[in-house]
This record gives sequence, structure tokens and C-alpha cells, in this order.
Amino acid sequence: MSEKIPRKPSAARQRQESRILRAAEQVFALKGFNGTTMDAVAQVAGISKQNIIYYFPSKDALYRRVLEDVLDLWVEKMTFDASPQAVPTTVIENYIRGKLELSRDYPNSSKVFANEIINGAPILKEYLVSHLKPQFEHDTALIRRWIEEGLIKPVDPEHLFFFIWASTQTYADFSSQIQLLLGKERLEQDDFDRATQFLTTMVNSSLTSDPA
Amino acid sequence: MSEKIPRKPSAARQRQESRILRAAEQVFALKGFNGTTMDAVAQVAGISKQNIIYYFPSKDALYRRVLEDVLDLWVEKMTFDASPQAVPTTVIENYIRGKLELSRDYPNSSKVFANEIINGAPILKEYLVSHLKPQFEHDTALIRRWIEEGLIKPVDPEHLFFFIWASTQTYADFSSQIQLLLGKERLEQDDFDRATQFLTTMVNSSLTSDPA
DNA sequence: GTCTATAGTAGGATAGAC
DNA sequence: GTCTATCCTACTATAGAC
Repeated sequence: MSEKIPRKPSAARQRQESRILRAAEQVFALKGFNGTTMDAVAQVAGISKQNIIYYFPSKDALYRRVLEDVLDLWVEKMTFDASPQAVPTTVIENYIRGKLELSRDYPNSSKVFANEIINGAPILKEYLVSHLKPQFEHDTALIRRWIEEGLIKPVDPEHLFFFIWASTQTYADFSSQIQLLLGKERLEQDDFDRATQFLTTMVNSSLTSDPA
Repeated sequence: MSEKIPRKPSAARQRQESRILRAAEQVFALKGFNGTTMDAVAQVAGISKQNIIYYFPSKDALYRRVLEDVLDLWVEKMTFDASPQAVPTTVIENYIRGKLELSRDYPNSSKVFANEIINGAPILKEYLVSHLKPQFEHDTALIRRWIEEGLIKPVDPEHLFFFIWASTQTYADFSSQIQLLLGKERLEQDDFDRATQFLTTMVNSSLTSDPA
């Protein structure tokens, strides 16, 4: 009777799970959901396919856990909200900087997300409506307030965010294209510095009256 | 001996092929290469699976043809080159406008391309290096010349293009997310007008000295 | 040129020994 | 908790009738 009570998740189990999740994220990022085989994940993780199924009941369950972890990471690292006395352009600059750091440090997370959205967000749809949309409306409202208060020049708040997301995530999602065009084996810190410089400068010059 | 000589590709055959290609593009866009089954393509095209194989020897061959057609379309519609006396900001504006029109009119092409790039461009790699890279270097050189001549403010030419591509293609590739956030069933002309307005205004204000 | 039938295989998932 | 063996479905592709 008492045997079924789950004991502590055992450090060993947690180690194995995160090992599998890391491998899965990598394969899902590069191959998409359908292109990913449990065998491929097993090989990357250095574990047998059957053993993976012991930890995750199905490929679908594994994929959902990977997606969850991606979103947890993003929510943790990316809150736009600012203190009332914060300078708008600084808030936006930091937001862009943070998004670019995510693309640099977690490119696979970004690609998993991108694959899911391109494929119509079959699983994330619900989450996007329940969590991301309220956040989005809150953030665009803040932009609108800044405009009303004359702190920044008038701008379309919704498309401002679409622009920031697209042009920061591209350094993760489309890195293969960018690398080829820049003639590099992989993107370096200098490339991210240039991207940060370019994007923040452009946004600043369009949100503030030119002090030149 | 003479029977094997290919006669004209027969209008009927061409009709069937383009019917299949249209269907294939749609499924590849939404499901990716691995998520696409010949059966799904067959259903969308309204043709039997075996008949599709009659026209295209394999799924791989079908995919390559779809990719080829996508690239042909993009090359045809998107040359950045301008006459020597053209106004730089106008050239860039028209380029942005054109890219947004492609996202609006051929969202599936864009998604097929995006899937391929995210997955590391296994098939397109060669083409990107041989065709897109020279074009890219030509275009960035033109931007540099404009800067030297004082026609536009200094800007990073490479990242200018990365930004334009990312923030115009996002309206095709990430349309499901954008739709959800805007609370719309599908993107309308008005949304593309706003996007055009937003992006061209921002670029202009950062490339020209504010005349305000 | 289009169909039916089917071969061949990959991959997700289960059962059960250890 | 990990492994071996195996089932079963889904999918690409071929052979051959019509």
C-alpha cells in the first residue's frame, strides 16, 4: 500500500532527466518535432532509447517538457516591466540586449520555439493566449503611456515588439544563414556586439528627437 | 529507338506538376520536410499518392523542386540594385515594401525557406554561398558607398540586411503568433500597412538627419 | 497516365529478464 | 533502473493491371 508513494525524485533521476532534456532540445531544435527520433535523442544523451522512454512516457511528453523549460527560461529572463521612474529608451535598450543574450546563450531554445510557431503553434497556442498575450498587452500599454507623456516619439507599439523579437531571434534561428554570409564558422561575441549596437542605435534614433 | 525521345512536356503534365507543387509547398511550409507525408500532399492536391510519385520520383526530389521554385520567385522579385541616381532611402524603403509584399502574398514560400534555414540549410547551403552571398556582398558594398558619399548616416551594412530580412519575414513565418497577439483570425492589409509604415519610418529616421 | 496491391523499412512503444 | 527482444503502425517506394 505504501510502496506507491513517490519518494524524493532522487538526485540520480534528476540528473538523467536533465541530461535527456538537454539532448532532446538540441535535436528538436535542429530537426523539428517530426524529424526527431527517440533514437537520435538517445545517442546524443548517451543513453538507450528504451531507457529514455522509462523517464519520459512518450516523444510527445518529452517535447512538451522541452517546450515548457524553454518558456520558463524566457519568462524568467525577459520581463519588460520597468520601475515608474525608468528611462524608456534605457528600458527598451536593455530589453533588446537581453533578447540578444538569449539568442547567444540559448540558440537551441529559440529554434525549438521557432519551429513550433512556424508549424502553427499547435501546442503553444493555448499558452500564448493565456500567458504571452496579457504580458504583451501590458507592455504595449506601457509604450502607449510613454508616448502620451511625451517621453518617446509616437510609434506603433505592437509592431515595435514584433520588430524586436524578429531581429533579435534571427541571430539564433537563422544563424546558419548569417554565418554563411559573414563567412564564419560560428557567430562570435563581436557579431552580437555589432547587432546590439545596430539595433539599439536604430531604435534610439527613431524614438528620441535627434539631439545632433 | 525513337520512342524514348521526350516530346513536349505536355500541357496536361505541367498542369499536374504545378498542382502538386502548390500542394507540396503548403504542406512543407506547415509541417516541415519530415512532417510532410506524400499522402498529405496527395490529399491537398486531390491526386493519389502513387500518381504523385509518377510525376516526382521521390519525396526528396519534390522538396528540392519546391525549394528551387521558392528561390526563383525571391530572386525575381527582390533585387536590391538601384540606378546610380536613385535616392538611397527610397531604395531601402522599396526593398522593405517588397519584402513585406512577399510575406503577404507568399507566406508558404517564406516558411519553407525558414524551415530549411533553421534546420541548418542542409540543401540550400550550397546555393546560399554561390548565389546569395555574392548578391549580399554587392548590396552591402553599395550601402558602404552611400555612407562614404554622405548620402546616409553611418550604419552597419550587414546587420541592416539581417534586420530587414528578419522583421519582414516574421509576418509570414511567425504569423500564427502575431495573429494570436493581435486577436485576429488572419493578418489583413491594414496590418501590413502598419508594418510597412513602422519599419520604413524607423529606418528613415536612423539613416537621415532628422529634418524636424 | 492512373489505379490496386504490396514490399520494405523506420520508428514509437511495450513486455519482461536481469 | 537498464537492457533485449519484439510488436505494430505509418510511410516511402515499387510492380504490375488496366
